[in-house]
Amino acid sequence: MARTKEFDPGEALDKAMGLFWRKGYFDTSMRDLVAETGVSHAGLYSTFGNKHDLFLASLDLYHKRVKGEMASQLEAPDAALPEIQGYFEGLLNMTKDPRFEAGCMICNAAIDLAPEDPAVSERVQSYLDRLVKAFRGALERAKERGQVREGLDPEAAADVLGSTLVALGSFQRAGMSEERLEKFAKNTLATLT
Amino acid sequence: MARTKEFDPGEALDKAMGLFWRKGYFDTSMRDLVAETGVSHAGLYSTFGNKHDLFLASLDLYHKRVKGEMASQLEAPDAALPEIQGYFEGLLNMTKDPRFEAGCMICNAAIDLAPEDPAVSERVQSYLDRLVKAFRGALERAKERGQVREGLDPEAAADVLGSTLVALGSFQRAGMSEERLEKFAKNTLATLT
DNA sequence: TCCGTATTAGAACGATCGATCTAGAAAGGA
DNA sequence: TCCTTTCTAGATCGATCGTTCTAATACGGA
Repeated sequence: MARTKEFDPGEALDKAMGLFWRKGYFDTSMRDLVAETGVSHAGLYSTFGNKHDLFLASLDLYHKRVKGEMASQLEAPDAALPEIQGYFEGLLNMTKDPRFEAGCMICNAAIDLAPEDPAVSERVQSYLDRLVKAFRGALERAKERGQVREGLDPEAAADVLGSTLVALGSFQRAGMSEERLEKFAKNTLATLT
Repeated sequence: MARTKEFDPGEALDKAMGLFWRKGYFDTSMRDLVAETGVSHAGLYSTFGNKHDLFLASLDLYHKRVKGEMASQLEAPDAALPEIQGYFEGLLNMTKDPRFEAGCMICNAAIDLAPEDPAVSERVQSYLDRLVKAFRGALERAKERGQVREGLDPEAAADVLGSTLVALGSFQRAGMSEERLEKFAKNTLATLT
């Protein structure tokens, strides 16, 4: 055969994801990505296609690595109120990670690209559906176990939790203080009990 | 004196706002704005400064004209549950206006620009504060009048309504169906009673 | 009527965009 | 060792970016 790649595509994609996350699609140039990943133009194009393909790959990586792990605990067969509280606690802990100053990459992509990009639009909605479904399941179990107030409608409350999630991403990106973010999350959870 | 302006700055700003709203800051070029407004480069620069200034003016116009009117009914001294319901109904009616396929311009700006632009960050947070405060006031009156459930905490519920507002903007921009948007709003309001 | 000023459309500026291409370097197989 | 192949860095492509400048134009005041 021939010369072997000098860079690890996984590492490069990880760095590209970080840049797209921070700066958004339109404000990130291929030259920025070359500088951030340390990979040449040719390397990026031959491995990932074009800028748009690279963005979609970054978005999928974000979903899988950053959000997928957290969602899976919510989807556990006996998840209930503690798992919901744990989810939001985990979310707020991530706030302290400087990467998350950029908010939620999927929510950002919804604003940036979804209106003119069906591939992104579909991803955003399926991500939300997944979470709302998980919230609803956990809320139904929580209600059975008497962990939430009697009149609570699990379907309605699941939508509220989903909305809060998306809103928190926007708030964080807009520079809202850690204390206010925590209050938002706490107040949302408080409406369950 | 000399030659008079051929364009109306107010109309031009209105059209510029529409374009920034739809396409965001980075994906809107000055040439796009010239084409959309029908005003020359020189006209835009001499009247509004530069691209960034024009964006801020557009954002302020959006706040005043599109959101300000709706918020004022919520801020009426005796606003209560009906006004809250009316606010969300009005929001969903706007959904039918094609302009609003672009979501909420302030929420879009929060994602696009706020991380690196204190002027935008400040506007976003003050807009949210104003609405949350109005929600809280209306909820307190609604509770006095027995329009909401007994255990409801007005402060917590106001945060939930604020979050929902921001989330609905993202959802709409991401292409969510009208029916699903309505359900989100309806489910959020349902948690109040 | 003619001058002076502010306006206009659009050319032009240097910089940067996404994408491609070139030349040389490096690695595996004969 | 040398050839083939695939990698690398970086030049280059035409297009477009935000902004400024140029020339022609249109209006108000003398």
